[in-house]
Amino acid sequence: MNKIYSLRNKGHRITNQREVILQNLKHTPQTVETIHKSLKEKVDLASVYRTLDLFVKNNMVREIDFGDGKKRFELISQEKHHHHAVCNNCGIVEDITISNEEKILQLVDQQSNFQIQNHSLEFFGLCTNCQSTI
Amino acid sequence: MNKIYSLRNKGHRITNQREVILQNLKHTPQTVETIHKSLKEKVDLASVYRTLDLFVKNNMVREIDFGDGKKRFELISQEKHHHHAVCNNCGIVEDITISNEEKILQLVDQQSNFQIQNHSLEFFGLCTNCQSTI
DNA sequence: CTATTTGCAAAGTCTTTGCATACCC
DNA sequence: GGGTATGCAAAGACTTTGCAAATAG
Repeated sequence: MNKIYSLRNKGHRITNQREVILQNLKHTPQTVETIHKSLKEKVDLASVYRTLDLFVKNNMVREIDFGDGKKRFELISQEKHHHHAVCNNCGIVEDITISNEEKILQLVDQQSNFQIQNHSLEFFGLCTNCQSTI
Repeated sequence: MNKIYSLRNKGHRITNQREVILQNLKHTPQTVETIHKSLKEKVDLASVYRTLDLFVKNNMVREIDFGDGKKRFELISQEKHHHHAVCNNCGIVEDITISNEEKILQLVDQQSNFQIQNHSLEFFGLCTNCQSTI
């Protein structure tokens, strides 16, 4: 029972385009461009945008931002809250979890006058491969 | 002795446009748009882009990214390493410092296979004002 | 003076939108 | 069949670039 079927309950349709885009997100976060390229013959760019939008609105996918001007989209699964390490050389993405993150956030909340609702934390560096290559 | 004069040593010129853009960054991070608007009559949009580029390349300004599709530019001064809390309602930005950040980063570094070079951490929520207004 | 910088306009990139056709249910 | 989704093309937002005129040093 794939999460794509949840769309149907909300009056959306299961199309081949939606299925292959969702498949494409299985392994690692993707940009619109990488998705479009790997599916070139099948899905129009505008449809990739519209589909990702739909997935985000339906909590199947979340948007992540590495500050390089391209949005990335990541499948929401049962994974724990996590962050990412992005390789500055090859772009590969590794998930990072921070132990004690709750406590750190509590401290920030106490220090600040803001009522904090969410946060974004990304790491940049070199993956194992690129460490030895460069 | 303003940091803008450091440009001169590198063969760049001190122009009125550069001075007013730098002034404009004194109080809080700005987008290209906010800078351009507040200086409408004086500086062309392309020059704002080029000037910020120059400032970034000369370590006078750093780029920060709140994931809303607009780049922000922040004056680099003698302030400590810090992060930001951004109000989801009015957009005001507050600086946040994390005590023990060094230790947390060390832990991440140990956990991960990446050789981490830098990171970005931003908080989003409601500022004091907007907490009471909404 | 003359090399750098600016403003203006054109072009580039990424994303969104309108509309007729195709397709899901 | 009827309404949703897609492809295509046009338009929008943001940013970059080319070039002649202006200007800092």
